[in-house]
Amino acid sequence: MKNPITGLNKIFDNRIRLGVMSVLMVNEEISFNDLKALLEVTDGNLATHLVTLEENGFLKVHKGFIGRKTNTTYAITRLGEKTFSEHINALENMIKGVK
Amino acid sequence: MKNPITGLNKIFDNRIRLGVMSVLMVNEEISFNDLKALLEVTDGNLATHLVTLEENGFLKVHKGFIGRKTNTTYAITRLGEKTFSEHINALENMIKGVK
DNA sequence: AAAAAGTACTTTGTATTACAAAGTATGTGA
DNA sequence: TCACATACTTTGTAATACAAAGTACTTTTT
Repeated sequence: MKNPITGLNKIFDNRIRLGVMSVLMVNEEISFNDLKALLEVTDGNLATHLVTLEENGFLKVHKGFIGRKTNTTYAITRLGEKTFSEHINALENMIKGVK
Repeated sequence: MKNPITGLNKIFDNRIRLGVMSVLMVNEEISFNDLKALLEVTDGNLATHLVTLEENGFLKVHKGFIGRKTNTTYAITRLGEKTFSEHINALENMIKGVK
């Protein structure tokens, strides 16, 4: 038997960051407010998790407009895609051991 | 689109607790020392996570002996099995959305 | 023109958590 | 008797999560 949790990334231990990443894997981009509504979190809390993910180079930010209103969107980076994929593979291997 | 992290259990956010549970899903029981070696954690740290899981009713403890040496083993409870299964299903659904 | 509201934060404060390291009780082997 | 093993508990620190309040800027409403 080998350690079932090798390959799990500490950054993705958190459910909110997990949610952000999985949303961004299947959506080209998503706005701050849509993310907030989707994950059902407070704006301050979401903002800090987004900072963490950005600081780690897993997502990139685009500050734009919808009409004249500010609209910040987030997208996954190449590194984010790679790192998150590895995490998911590790999760799947763990689950496979369970099933 | 719906919230991808509903159904994820907070207790299982932690990698070590995740590891303990997934080991106990496929092993009838495992000793403290084997768990410690397998998950590569310090004994104190492991002990606190085991307490958390036990307090939540997810595992049961059996204090026995091997020859004359103390040997504490851990096993999953019915509740633990059910709750962890639900967590894994939630994870799988999240992953499915990603793939 | 003034007031209210929206966006996307930042700051502040609190409570919880993770973890290592050291300490402990009990027993065993040399 | 002394060192070692098991399975913790205690202690202390650092990191984290989170809500709530504050902020800067703009837009919409009245």
